[in-house]
Amino acid sequence: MTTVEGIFSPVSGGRISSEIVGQIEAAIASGSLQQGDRLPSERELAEIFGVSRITLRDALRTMEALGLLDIRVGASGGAFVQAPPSEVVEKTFGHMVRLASLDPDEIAEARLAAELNIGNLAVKRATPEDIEALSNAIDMGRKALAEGSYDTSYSREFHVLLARAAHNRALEILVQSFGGAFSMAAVRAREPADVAHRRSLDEHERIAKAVIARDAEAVGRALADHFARSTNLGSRVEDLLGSAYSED
Amino acid sequence: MTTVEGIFSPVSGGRISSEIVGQIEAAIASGSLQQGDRLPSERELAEIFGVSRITLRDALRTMEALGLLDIRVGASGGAFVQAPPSEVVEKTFGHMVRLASLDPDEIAEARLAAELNIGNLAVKRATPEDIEALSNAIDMGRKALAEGSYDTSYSREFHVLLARAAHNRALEILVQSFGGAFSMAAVRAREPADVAHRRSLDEHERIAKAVIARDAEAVGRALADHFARSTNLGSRVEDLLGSAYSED
DNA sequence: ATATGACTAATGGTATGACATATAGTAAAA
DNA sequence: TTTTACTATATGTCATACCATTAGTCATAT
Repeated sequence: MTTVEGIFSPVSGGRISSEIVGQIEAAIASGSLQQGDRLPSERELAEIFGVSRITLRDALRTMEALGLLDIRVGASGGAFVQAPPSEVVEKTFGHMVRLASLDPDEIAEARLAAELNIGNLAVKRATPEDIEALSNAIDMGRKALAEGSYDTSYSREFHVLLARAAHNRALEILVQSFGGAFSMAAVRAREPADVAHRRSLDEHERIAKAVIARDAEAVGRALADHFARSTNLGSRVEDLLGSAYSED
Repeated sequence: MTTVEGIFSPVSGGRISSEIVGQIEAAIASGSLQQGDRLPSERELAEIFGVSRITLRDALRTMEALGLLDIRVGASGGAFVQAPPSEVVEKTFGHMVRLASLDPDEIAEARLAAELNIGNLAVKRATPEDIEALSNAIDMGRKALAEGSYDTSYSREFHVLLARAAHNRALEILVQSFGGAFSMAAVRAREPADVAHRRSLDEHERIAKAVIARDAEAVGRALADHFARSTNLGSRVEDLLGSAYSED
C-alpha cells in the first residue's frame, strides 16, 4: 500500500490569506511593488482577489507584522510598502531570548564576534564625520553622567555609531538587534552603577582612540576588555582573540 | 503660546489589537506563558478581553507572523506559544535585500565578518562529532557533484555546520539568516557551474582541515579566500584580515 | 488676509452572526 | 480487528453594518 511513495507531493491548501501574502510578496520581489508604493484600499483589494475584507485584512495584518507594510488610517491612508525596519529583527531576537531558545551570553559573544571585525573595518573606513560622531557620543555620555541622567542607551548609541563607521548596514543592524536583545540580559552587577558607567565611558574612549589611531590590534584588545568587563563572558573573550588577550 | 511645551505627551491610542498583543507578549516575558502552552480558544479569548473575535484574531495573526504563535485548526487545535524560528530573521533580511534597503555585498561582508570569528571559536570548541559532521557534509557534496545533483544547499549546510561547531546558537542563526538573504544575491558567474561547485567543495575541505588542525590562522585565510572567490567582495576581504591576506 | 470651524469623503478599525472546513476522538458497523 | 460514520471543538471565511481617523474643502468670523 506504500508502493507509490514519493510520487505525489502534498497539496498546498493553506489559508487563502497566505496565498494573498504570497502574491503580494511576489510583486515586491519582482519589483512591481516598490518602497513607498501604496496598495489599493482594502475594499478594492478584496474585490481584486475575490475574497472578503476579513480574509484580505488577515493578509495585510501579517505583512504589517513582518514590517513590509505600513498601514495608516484616514483619508489618503492605506497600506504602504516599506523595507522592514531593523526593529523587526531586534524584537525577534528578544523573543528568542525570552522564550529561552537563545542564551543572552551567546548573544554577547556573537556581538563581540561581530564587533571585533567591525573594529577592523572601522579602522580602515572611518571618515572624519564618523570619528566626530563617536567623540560626540562620548562627550554626551560624560555630560549625562555628570548630571546623573546617564543610562544604557548611551552605550548602545556608541556601539551603533562604531558599526556605522564600518560602513556596512548589515553589521549595523546586527549590533542594534543584538543590543536590544542583550539589554535585557541578566548581567550581574559587579560594581555600583555610577562606577560601571564611568568605566564604560572610559572603555568607549579607549576604543575610539584606537580607531582614530588606525590601530586595529588596539581596537580589538579594547573591545575584548570592554566585553570581558561589561558582560558575563569574562575570560571567554579569549576564544575570539587568539592568545593575544590580556586584561591589562 | 508655547510655554507649556514638554509638559504633555501624546496619548497612546493605538489599535485595540495592539493592546492585546502587548498583554500576551507581557505574559510571555513574565513567564506566565511558556513555550508549548496553548492559549484559550478565539471565542474564549474574545470574551476574556471583551472584544470581538475579529479584533482578537488581528492580534493572533500578528503574533503568528512574528513566529510567536503556532496556530492549528481542528479539534485540539488552537494557538500555541513557541520561540520564533530562525526563518523569521532569515525572511526579514531577505525582504530588506529585495527592497534594496540592504546590499547583498554588505551581507556577504557581514557574513565573512561573523564567519572569521566562527572559525576562531570552532578551532577552540569543535568536538569530534562536529568534525565528523563537517567531513560528512563534504563527502555528501562530492557524491552529489558526481551524480550531477549538487546545488547551493550543500554549501549552506557546510557553513551552518561550521557555525554549529562554534557552539553559539546566535552565530548559527546569523549564518543561516545571512545565507538565505545572500543566496538570492547577484553573484556574477566567473566560471561554469560545475567548476565553481568543485572549487567550492575544495575550499570547504581546506577550511575543515584547518579546523581539524586547530590552526586558527589557516582557517581565517581559507575562509577569506573562499569568500573572495565565491562572492563579489574580491580583494575587499583584506579589510577584515589585516594585511595577512593572500589569494594563494 | 487669516484663522477658525463645520462639513465631506475616503480609509482603516470593530462588531455580529452565520456558515465552512479541518481534525482528534469515539462509537458503531463490517 | 479494521473500517466507517459521527460528533465535538477549533480555526477559516463570509456578508453587512457602523465607528473612528484624517486630509481636504469651503464657508464664516475676526
